[in-house]
Amino acid sequence: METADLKKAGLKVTLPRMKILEFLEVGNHRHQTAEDIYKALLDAGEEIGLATVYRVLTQFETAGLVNRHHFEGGQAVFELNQGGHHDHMVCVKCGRVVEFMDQVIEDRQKQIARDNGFEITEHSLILYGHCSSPECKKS
Amino acid sequence: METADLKKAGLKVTLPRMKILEFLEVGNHRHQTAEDIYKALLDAGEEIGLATVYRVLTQFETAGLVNRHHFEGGQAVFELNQGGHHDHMVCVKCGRVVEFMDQVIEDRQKQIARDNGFEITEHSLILYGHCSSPECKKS
DNA sequence: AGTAATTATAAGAATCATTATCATATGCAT
DNA sequence: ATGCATATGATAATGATTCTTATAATTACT
Repeated sequence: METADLKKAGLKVTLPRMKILEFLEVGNHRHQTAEDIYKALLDAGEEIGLATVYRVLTQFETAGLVNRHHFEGGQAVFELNQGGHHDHMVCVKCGRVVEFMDQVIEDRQKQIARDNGFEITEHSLILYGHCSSPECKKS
Repeated sequence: METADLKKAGLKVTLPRMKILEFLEVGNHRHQTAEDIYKALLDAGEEIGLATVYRVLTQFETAGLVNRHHFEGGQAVFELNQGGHHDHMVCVKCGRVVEFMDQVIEDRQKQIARDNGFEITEHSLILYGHCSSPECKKS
């Protein structure tokens, strides 16, 4: 199933690519930085280079297999593209990320673009704040 | 007027700070990168260092005098804070930036945050696409 | 299966934006 | 005017990401 995705994207099936795909497919491995992935694979005993992780992620992005997001704080995060578009809410204290989708906002964006003669190709909406965990709530 | 703003922010009134503020106050000098500002001032015959531009911009941001935004493409852009919050629409072809504010979106964002137990401190909404100029329209 | 041709890899160097360091210069209260 | 805290400019350092290159792995072709 994974190998088919790679081939369909015109990418050779190699060990690093498989490992990265497998890692991203784990449920709680969303919004990982390239370095997260790199370290996790190293810890798992894989022999992989950080440059390879970046290269592969960029290829996956081009192929539409993953999405890249720039949250605050320098490093980009990557997530498996599982179809539905969504935006993000990030807790600046604990780093928790909530995905959401709101049709009202989506529609307004389209309308605003139309009003200004823009044709939108993509958009980025990120809400930053404190989440409801006791630790993050104070302040 | 400008010097008062600086003093109010607890910043000494120095030549570099004045020059940067003056530059940002020019109507069409919105959404400038630190390097834009640096080069413009150099061209204007000022003697200034890039590090100073970054340092001063960060101080201005802390003081609430300017806002910093991370559009796609690495460099952050800065704009004078003239009160009203707004979001951005960026033409990926020509780089034109349109500012907009939509109360419906703002309200939905608050509601979504509330529904998820988040308390929003800030947000970033950027629409990317092609603007209506003939050059950018095709494709 | 076996080999050639192609493409991918790892390691480290290079790049880009930004920040830190530090010696010198400047603004400001006295 | 004068002294001192703070700001500056030049350059080095940093962090994230991309490029380079020699080697290795994968696919295509017999």
